[in-house]
Amino acid sequence: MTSKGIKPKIETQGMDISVDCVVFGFDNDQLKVLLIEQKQPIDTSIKTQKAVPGDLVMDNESLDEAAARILKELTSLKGIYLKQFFAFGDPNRVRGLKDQQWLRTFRVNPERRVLTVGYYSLVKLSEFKPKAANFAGNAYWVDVYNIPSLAFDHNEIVHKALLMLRHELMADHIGFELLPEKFTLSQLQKLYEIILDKKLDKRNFRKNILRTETLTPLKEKQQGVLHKPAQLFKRKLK
Amino acid sequence: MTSKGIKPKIETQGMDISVDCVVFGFDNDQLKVLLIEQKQPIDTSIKTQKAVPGDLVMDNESLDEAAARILKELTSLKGIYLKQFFAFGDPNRVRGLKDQQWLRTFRVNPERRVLTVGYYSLVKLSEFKPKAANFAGNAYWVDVYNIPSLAFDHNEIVHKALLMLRHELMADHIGFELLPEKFTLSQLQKLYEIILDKKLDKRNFRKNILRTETLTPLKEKQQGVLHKPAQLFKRKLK
DNA sequence: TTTTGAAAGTGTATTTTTCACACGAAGTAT
DNA sequence: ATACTTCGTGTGAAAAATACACTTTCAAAA
Repeated sequence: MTSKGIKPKIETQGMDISVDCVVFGFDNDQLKVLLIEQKQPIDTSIKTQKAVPGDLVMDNESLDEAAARILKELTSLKGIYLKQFFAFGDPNRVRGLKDQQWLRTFRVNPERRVLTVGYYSLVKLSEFKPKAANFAGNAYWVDVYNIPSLAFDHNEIVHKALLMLRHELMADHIGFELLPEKFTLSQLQKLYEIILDKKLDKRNFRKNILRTETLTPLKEKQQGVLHKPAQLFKRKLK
Repeated sequence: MTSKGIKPKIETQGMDISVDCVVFGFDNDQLKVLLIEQKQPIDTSIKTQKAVPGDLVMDNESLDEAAARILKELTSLKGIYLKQFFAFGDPNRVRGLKDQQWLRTFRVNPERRVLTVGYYSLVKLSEFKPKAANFAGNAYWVDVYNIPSLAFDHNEIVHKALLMLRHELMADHIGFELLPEKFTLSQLQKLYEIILDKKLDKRNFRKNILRTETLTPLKEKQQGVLHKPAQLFKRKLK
């Protein structure tokens, strides 16, 4: 096996690149992921599939731009927290029978290999305006700990997104991205507990989170609760 | 701007996917990165460029497989530490004039957009067998803190690889991947100091690294040094 | 054989961080 | 007034991080 010979130019057939967004939301009780449902085909005996929202990257678009576009089409929200976390490139990741059926309904080249770059995003459910994107039927939230069987390799993508979110939550304290602008420490703690899937001690949590200096205490208190109202905080800017 | 209408199927022109490998090596003194040099074109007035080794992902190949193949072509080594760290998707990342000149010498579709997935790998310089891969001219090592100007977006890729390597070194203690099979704690400490770019205390370093239980002490000692020979260690298996 | 040079190897005291743990205060509803 | 619910807080113990200096071991040279 010598390598002295001149290598011929190898032609690859070209691939599609897509971006898939694992959109996380928090409803004070569960960490949710936004799924879209395949539009019901004319042949109504075909069982529709579910997936994470995603789309092809357009020819002049960067990956970050594609992710932002997908998110905006779906949620009408701009300026949302978005982070690339992994590229999924198995050559057969869209080769399932039902995956192909679905792709044929909206892709010009459904048989083409597609590499997808995974992003996750954190949205405030309170600001969320549901909207069916034109690449999908309905969109809806499901508990991240009860994800149904998804199309393509999307179960793996969601799982990896959750692992990366956990890391980043610990390292960079980005939890407030999932909460309303003003929130209490108890809300924040519950968010951490659900994302990390473990109980935390209240006093230690407060000490730790305040030491990071990522929060600004407000003069306001919680309103309309039937118990002692808690102090509100917001994220510290810069 | 309504979205009620049916979206036409959008055709993207398809992209090439490449994998670029930032190969790190350690020579007891510097952390090095392996670069390849563009083969000198017939027009010898053209100044050749340097880059990180990389190649297109073949049609039936996963990303991990492509990275392993590139590395094997270049180093003849198998079973090397390899880790995906980021996807670089700027639509104009190969649009420089000299980048295009280079691509035309070995790509069938040099004008095609190419997304690259960055991997970094850790090799033991002691086992390294230099070998010009057929996608490049010579390969050589340069100090990671003195990288020359590279083709494409490869300076950015190397920089990001170094940041990721630092993180992983702290978190997972993978330093021994860069050292010979048997090594001393002083060698390991120096490696950490160079990667992290800061001085460490000898006693504290030893306490910490031994507490991680990633190393096995050997009964052997260093040979052929003109001072007290140090105890040798190897990575703990499992 | 003694001396010299060079890196190896080792312990302790201080500070900081982590962890475990319980109760009175403040508000609402009845 | 009482009951209910969540808020908000401190301390002691254990573990981890940090700062810091001297003796030992070997080979080479004198």
